[in-house]
Amino acid sequence: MRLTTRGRYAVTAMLDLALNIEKRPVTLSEIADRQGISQSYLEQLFSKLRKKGLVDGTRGPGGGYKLGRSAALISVGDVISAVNEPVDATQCGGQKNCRGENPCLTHDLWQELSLQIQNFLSGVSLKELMDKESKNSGAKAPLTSLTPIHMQVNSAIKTSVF
Amino acid sequence: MRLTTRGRYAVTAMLDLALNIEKRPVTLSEIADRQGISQSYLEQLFSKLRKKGLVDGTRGPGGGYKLGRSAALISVGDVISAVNEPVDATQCGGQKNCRGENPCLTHDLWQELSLQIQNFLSGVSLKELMDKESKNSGAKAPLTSLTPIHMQVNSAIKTSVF
DNA sequence: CTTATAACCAAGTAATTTAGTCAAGAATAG
DNA sequence: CTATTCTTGACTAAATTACTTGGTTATAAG
Repeated sequence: MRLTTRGRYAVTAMLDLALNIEKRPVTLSEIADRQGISQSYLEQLFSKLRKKGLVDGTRGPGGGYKLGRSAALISVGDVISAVNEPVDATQCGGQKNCRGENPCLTHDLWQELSLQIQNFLSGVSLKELMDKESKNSGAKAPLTSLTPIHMQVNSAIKTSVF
Repeated sequence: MRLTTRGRYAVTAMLDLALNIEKRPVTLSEIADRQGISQSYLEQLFSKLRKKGLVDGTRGPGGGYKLGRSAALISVGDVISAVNEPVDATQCGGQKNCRGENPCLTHDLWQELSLQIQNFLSGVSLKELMDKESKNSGAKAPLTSLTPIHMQVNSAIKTSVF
């Protein structure tokens, strides 16, 4: 799991898409304008999102993108891991042949933690974020915390490959 | 909150430090050897960790590093945010003057989510990871999940600045 | 059928971040 | 004094990120 501005862009774009879809698909130029992201950069991100089934694209006039499935079934973790290459960064490549007294000791621990982060992000759906927004729309109330995270998520959400 | 291999190196090194300290401080060359990380790179990381009070360094023979406070009071989030610059990546710099119909709408949502991730990582202490390891040491049992995460953390841990 | 629209695709480039080297300095135990 | 180890700074190579350019395909609308 990697968490950079790239994932932020992807989540932002997906949220914009989910929030602005009415009947017609949403075009990338709309999202680019609203969110201030380069359209061609969005094209690259959406190429990856499409290959993971998170969005569906239709070409031609009136075309654009729509969500590949219900916003409730798309997790933030799905989006972020879709646009990032998986990280390795161990000197042994997960083969536990690191020399020394403590082979891969902390590596295992990090991998475990990484999995926890992944699970956490799989527990937050786009829909939750959308609902959060509609509650605060218009009102100037400060953003409070999200609803308590349930670690046991719908198994349908857990389809994201690490 | 940023999550890259850099944070992984930092957490790995901090875990190695916490696990290998007996009486004497742990030297960077030890950590570098055990974990296969360049010593000079570790020096850079530990410079930042030291400035945040997460480690204490003592020079000279017999010197090295020790934890700045109890492992139970050092969260993974502390370590990761210590070695990374904070992310912004909004075109308005958080000033909500983005043009268009939905100014900074999704930005707020991301910021909220980012805070949730930060809180989550602040809920996992180095000590928890160490205990996890000592349970599995020797045994070849597969690593199972960490103990359920309590979102309400010790307030002492929440000192990390975002 | 033509045309405008918009997804799709690939190559290249500038900026940033990451990971590492190198060289020096300062504190300190022995 | 001397070896050790932290501490600091400058510099470099590689990787990633963000963006540009220039196309091609599919398709709705005229």
